[in-house]
Amino acid sequence: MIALIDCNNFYASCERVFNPSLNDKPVVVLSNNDGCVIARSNEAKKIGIEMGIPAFKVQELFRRNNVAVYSANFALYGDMSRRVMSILSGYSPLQEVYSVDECFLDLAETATPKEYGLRMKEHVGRWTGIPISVGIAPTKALAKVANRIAKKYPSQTGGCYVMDTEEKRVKALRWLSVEDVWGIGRRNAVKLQAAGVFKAVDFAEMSESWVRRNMTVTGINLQRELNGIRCIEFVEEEKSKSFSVTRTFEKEYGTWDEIKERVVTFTAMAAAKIRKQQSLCSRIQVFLQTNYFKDTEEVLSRSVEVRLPFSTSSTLEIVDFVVSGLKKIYEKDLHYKRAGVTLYNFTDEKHHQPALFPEMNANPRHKGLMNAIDAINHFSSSGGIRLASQDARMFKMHQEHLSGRYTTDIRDILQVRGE
DNA sequence: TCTGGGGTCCTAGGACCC
DNA sequence: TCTGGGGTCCTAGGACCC
Repeated sequence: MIALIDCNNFYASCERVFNPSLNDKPVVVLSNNDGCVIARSNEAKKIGIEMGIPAFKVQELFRRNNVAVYSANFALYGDMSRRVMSILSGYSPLQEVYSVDECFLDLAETATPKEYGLRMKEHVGRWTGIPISVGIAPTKALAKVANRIAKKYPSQTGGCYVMDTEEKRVKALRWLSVEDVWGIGRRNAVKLQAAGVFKAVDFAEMSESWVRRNMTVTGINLQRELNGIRCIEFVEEEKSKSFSVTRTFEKEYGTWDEIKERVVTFTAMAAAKIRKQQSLCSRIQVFLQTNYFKDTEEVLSRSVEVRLPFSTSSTLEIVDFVVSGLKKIYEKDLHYKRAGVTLYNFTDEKHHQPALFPEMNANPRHKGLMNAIDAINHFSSSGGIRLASQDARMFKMHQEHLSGRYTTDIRDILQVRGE
């Protein structure tokens, strides 16, 4: 059997751990720049705050219902995620961390899966304060379904649902709408509904040839999974194949210097990420986008790919290539609202084959410099070392409701006093 | 006034090779 | 009028996920 463990309303729950007075109250977490709602407690969902809705549209709703509003605190959420995953890893030799708040565990032949799942829930709750739901089933896709049932019916299931019979499988698939199946997105849902398929069970029973034709092998695998045949294997923790840093600006920017400063900052962040996993990159993508939402202006998005003549992880070298690409797509007199950098085409630092001539290789002297910068920045919570061309502040973000870095910054550790 | 960010996988079709 | 056949590699773009 396979378990899917999912943290309930993860970001909102993280805020609650460090502020228990929020329990039973509506809590929401906003995206960067306090733009839109990206997490909601159950109470917030109940009063009709939609996922992804722009914050300015629900200010009144916030006020009327006394909603606790938080700016995204990814340092805190990332650390809480590591703690939860670490506890859960003790429950199986095979764990796949699927996202910041979800993981699969291979439970093999656990005799009493229900008790096992409830024990996990109790353990994670007691050690981290984060509530989780557990779904257990023969395949990953069915474990997703089981998890949804556990979450939807907490009092009946105790937060853990085990799909261990054919009757339960069919009942669940009759209950689940096809657009809510893991792996069926908007586009495929429309196609399926047009073909008269509305419930997950209808999809599971469709002809393979239709699925193959319309949804490729991905669809076939998914369909088999829903029928109890394991097709989606556990993927080992591997290195990422690309890293992006993209941001929506807090206002529009137009001048070359402003744009360059920000894009260089994004590049430095992305380069630090690839060094951390000991990769070198040899391709870069840069994009710029004008403001979406002004009807007076057309949306303009331009991107460029830069192929490096060698593989490198040096911020200095990567920045040069990024700026050369940026020059090609930057246009004066436009109002930019978003930009980003993606690094990819990685090779392993250890197994990298250098070119014959030194001038076709990365500058080896940068390595020590980068190591030193990374080491200093690791211990600095106030920006650390940066390039002169970088943004003075790492971000210029609206973060009006930011909570503390309770677990990752010594200055924010909570003090507990006995009275 | 204000609308997130970061990933992966699959495929069609072009380029190129013998 | 007739104009091979098969293979690989690469990439842009679509679709999906949280």
